Amino acid sequence: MRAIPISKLKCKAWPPFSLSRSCSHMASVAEPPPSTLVDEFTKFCYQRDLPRAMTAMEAMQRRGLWADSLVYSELVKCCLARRAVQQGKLVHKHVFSNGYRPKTFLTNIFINMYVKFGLLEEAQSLFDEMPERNVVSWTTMISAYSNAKLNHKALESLVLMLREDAMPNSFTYSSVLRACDGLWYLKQLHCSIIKVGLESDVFVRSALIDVYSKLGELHNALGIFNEMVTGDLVVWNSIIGAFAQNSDGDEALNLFKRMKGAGFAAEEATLTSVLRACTVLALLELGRQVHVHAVKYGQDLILNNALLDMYCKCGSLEDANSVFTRMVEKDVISWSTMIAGLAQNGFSQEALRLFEQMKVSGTKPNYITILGVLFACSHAGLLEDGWYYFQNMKQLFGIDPGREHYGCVIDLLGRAGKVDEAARLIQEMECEPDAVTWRTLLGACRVHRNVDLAAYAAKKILKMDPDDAGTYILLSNIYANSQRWEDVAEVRKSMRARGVTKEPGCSWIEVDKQIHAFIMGDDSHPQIDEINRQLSLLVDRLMGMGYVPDTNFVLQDLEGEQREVSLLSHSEKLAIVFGIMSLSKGRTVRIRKNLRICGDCHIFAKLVAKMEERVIVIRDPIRYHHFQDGVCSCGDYW
DNA sequence: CTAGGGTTAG
Repeated sequence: MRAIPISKLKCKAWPPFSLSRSCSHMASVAEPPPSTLVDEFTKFCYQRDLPRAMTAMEAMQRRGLWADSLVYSELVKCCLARRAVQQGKLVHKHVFSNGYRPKTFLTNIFINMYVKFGLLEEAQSLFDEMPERNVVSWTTMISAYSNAKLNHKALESLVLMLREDAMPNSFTYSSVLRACDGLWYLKQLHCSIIKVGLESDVFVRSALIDVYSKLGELHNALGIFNEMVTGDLVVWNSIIGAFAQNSDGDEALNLFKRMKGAGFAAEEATLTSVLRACTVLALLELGRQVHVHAVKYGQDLILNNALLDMYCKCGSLEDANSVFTRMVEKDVISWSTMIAGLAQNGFSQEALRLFEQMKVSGTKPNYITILGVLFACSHAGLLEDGWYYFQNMKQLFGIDPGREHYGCVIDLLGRAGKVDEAARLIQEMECEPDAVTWRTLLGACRVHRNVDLAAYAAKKILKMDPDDAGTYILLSNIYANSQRWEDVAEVRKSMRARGVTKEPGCSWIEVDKQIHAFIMGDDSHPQIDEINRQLSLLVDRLMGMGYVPDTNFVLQDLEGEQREVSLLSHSEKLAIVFGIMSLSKGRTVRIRKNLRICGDCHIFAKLVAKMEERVIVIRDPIRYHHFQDGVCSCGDYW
């Protein structure tokens, strides 16, 4: 056998081996000569032909041959692309056999491979045992920790890396930033980033924007965004997402406009955030326009889920349904969104039917799915089913009931009139009841006029959240409903004493791509006079049908007729009248408001819906009200 | 060889 020069073999000089020795005893084996073996292996790697490359590699292994690091890295890429975990491990074993320790470069590739396969422990042990770690080694591990939400380990690694004199780069910072779960850490990191001059890196910038926004620091996020000189689509997506996720739909949409003006084309992540902004603002028509653009990315799961949610939250279940049925791929979120959406909009039976379908489909329900199911039961008054799911959720679905689940069951019991049982359930809760829990009970007390329990619940809420205007108002209304005027006065007094002010009621309605806002005590709407005139005409006709304004919901110190006049200024009434005036006959009037709907407006909407033969949808911060033919989908419980 | 943006409840 002829000795072949190593340089021609594309073999690294490591591990040191002698070709003549490794080949001599294999002369009888019917395998091609080493040069062909390595060449073939190389070829298969570059062709991404994993099965053949693996066979070639095994043949090489029998001859003690190794290839170039770059070739191995190609092979690993191939394993990663095919998620071939076992093959990846074989390659690792091959390269690391005979006690050879590859260079940092190649080791990093294997660390990265294990990380991508989700085998963090294997990655960790390789990392721990490697003799020399560079920035890439550290960054790979930090990124893995951040992804695994091992925030503490990610931050700790940054410190350790600095101690080893490895200089973090923009890769490192953008990875470690995602592990910042406290403002204090973030500020520290931000300072270091400025110091090393990496603040203007687009990756670092988008990570900074994102983390500030996740910590609710929108002001800082916007500041970092505005300092940007050369744009990048992801940075735009980050800032739009920041506002959308923090419920500032207006600003998100503004930024979206600016982005288009700057010449960037929206893609999946952008549209997802824009849809969320529409969801927040209940802008169905704008959402529909976004849908048209989203069709281009037809099978993007996240985008479709966002579409689903937008249609549900805007109260158009027909649209949501058609998106849902057209979706090829559905995940837990798709099902949960649809179930909760149906339930919230009053289609409880459909929600429960969908849940059955979901179980058949093989998608495992999660914490949030069960919330939707319980909500549906509560809404439909299915006390037994709801209680059954609640009692058995751990056993059936492996999910421990959390605060929110208790909340649904309190609601369920409350709706069924079992207010005392609801109160007892709170005492038995495994997790600490919070203000929301008590508020749910307070809501039940309002409907069933259980004044004493209401006072107790309100006291609990105000202990945790002393400036919660909603609680004062709810309590005041409950007292007013029972004609307990002294208590009403007492509540108002303590409210004043604490300086708690009621946020002005505000209703929004979308007409002709314009958002019209009606704010309590604000008459700046250009058509306000006409609206008021139509409103009083409408009220006269309604009173002819037997409508009696329920002045119990008036909070100010007013007398007689003044009280009724004050009711007329409720923003949702103005929005309803404006909607009827502006939207052609037969079109649904959709309104979003910032406060819970009051009892008088609720009755008003029911009657108007009947008299004008209109569907009116009002979304308050908690519940959906579909008024049609004199009834409301909430079943008069909210 | 290492990095950034999007979806369900509250």
